[in-house]
Amino acid sequence: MYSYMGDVNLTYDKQAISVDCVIFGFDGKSLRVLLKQRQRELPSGEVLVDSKLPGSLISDSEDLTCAAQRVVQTLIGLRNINLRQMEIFSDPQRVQGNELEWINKYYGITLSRVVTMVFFTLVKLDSKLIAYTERREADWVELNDVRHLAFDHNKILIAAIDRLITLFRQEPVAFDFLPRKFTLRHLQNLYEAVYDIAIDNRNFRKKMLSLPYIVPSGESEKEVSHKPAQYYYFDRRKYRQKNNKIFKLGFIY
Amino acid sequence: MYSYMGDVNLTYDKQAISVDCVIFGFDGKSLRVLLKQRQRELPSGEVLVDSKLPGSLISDSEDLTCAAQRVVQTLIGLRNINLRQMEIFSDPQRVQGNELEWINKYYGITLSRVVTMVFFTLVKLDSKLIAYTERREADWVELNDVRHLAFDHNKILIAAIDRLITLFRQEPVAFDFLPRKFTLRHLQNLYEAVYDIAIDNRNFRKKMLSLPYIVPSGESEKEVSHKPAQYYYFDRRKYRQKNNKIFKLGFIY
DNA sequence: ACAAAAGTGTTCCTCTTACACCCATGA
DNA sequence: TCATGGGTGTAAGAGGAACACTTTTGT
Repeated sequence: MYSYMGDVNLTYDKQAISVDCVIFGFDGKSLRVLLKQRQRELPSGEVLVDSKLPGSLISDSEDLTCAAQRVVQTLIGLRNINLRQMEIFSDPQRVQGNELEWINKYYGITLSRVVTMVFFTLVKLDSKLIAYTERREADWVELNDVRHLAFDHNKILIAAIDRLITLFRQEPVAFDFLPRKFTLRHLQNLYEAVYDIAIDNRNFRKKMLSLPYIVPSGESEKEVSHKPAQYYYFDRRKYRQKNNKIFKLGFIY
Repeated sequence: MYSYMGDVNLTYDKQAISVDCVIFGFDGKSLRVLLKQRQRELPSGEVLVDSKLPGSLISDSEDLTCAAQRVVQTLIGLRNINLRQMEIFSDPQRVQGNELEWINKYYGITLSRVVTMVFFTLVKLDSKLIAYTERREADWVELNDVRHLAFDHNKILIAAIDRLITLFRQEPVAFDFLPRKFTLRHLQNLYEAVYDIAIDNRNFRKKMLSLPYIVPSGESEKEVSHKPAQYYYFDRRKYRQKNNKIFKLGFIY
């Protein structure tokens, strides 16, 4: 038997699990995150508006991934979004005081602790999607413009950005941020936004054009007041065939 | 207000959170994982012995990380182990039937669902540590020798191995597996075990010796019946100074 | 002297970097 | 014709890959 069994204090009726979603979007120029507005009534009767990451408590019968899907779907109207798990935030004091009261009032229950699992995902922004989310009192905020968030959501967001950078170095997630057909300039803007650096465009194009899974579509931009750029697409099948699980000494740290 | 609020079914008294720990160890030759023996009495009265990943339900007041620390500390006797969060496994059906009964009997409670957060960590194996864990009915099993595990623990282990490989490409975690002073051969064996490949030893040594944070200690092996190898150590400070957050086009996928 | 593992150098080739100008389009 | 962003080539250097033999120690 486990010798530490006696230490475990079991009173599970006051603890809940929630999911929070960090939804990154890219509009061709800059990187944004989706924040939900929150109204909070102070004891004085004054109403404060601030922002939080979108999230929800989970149902008993619900997989956490389903809960996160539900949150995302409700806000941006898309099914089958590719969500990725991040950290769980489980400090017993992470939600307390006014913040805990807000949750209890909001859901009509009495909790003493909320543990939250964070998911994140990447979407392409267009004016239609932006309008859709704004009707739901959610805003796409540029990463540099994010101010104070509810709960420990600033901390969560910082962890998500870190995770995003890591992910970009492991997998071709960039294309989740872009429309199916994109220009190399959009792709470069995205890398520059994520890594926060400048990249030489000749070297960048050379690199991209050497990859067999970045394929010219034959179409070009229209009605732009400069030389129109070609559209490319990402060929997932070619990517899987070629580039899987290679080991190079260069990967050793 | 959240439009999906009505969907959430709130009965939190039958759901628990557990932690499971995937503890990888390296003995200089091969890669192992720590498994806990489990006794299970069948309705027939027969007693089955199988294996599971070490884990525990969590206390109300406990951070998940603390719970995982507790599990690890109890089994291997070391404090302040550097644990890393992995996925959460939250399928409502992941534990049911006999398996669920076993948990309820074991902890003396009545749960209908257990969600588990997985942590993993890396340790160096020596005969002292192996003896310590064996006294606690836990075994260091070679990865290739792992057979059927309790619950969904095979699935969890596979995910952990995948995570381990990814991590090796991102950070110098190798040194968490090795004693403070190690030979280049041990280091190479470790990379070969994790990636499951053969590496040319000349190229490997050249690469390692070019890294400023892999430093010869001046000492050598003793009492070996062949040419004694030099010991090296990993200089964490030098690593942090040099190698942080560089961007190269080669990282683009 | 032999077994066993440590340790060593060179060449080829690929990939990254640095760098500056012309091109196509709409206004 | 001009403003705007698209699109191009080359040379130098760094680093990875392939490859086989000598050295040191204990037995």
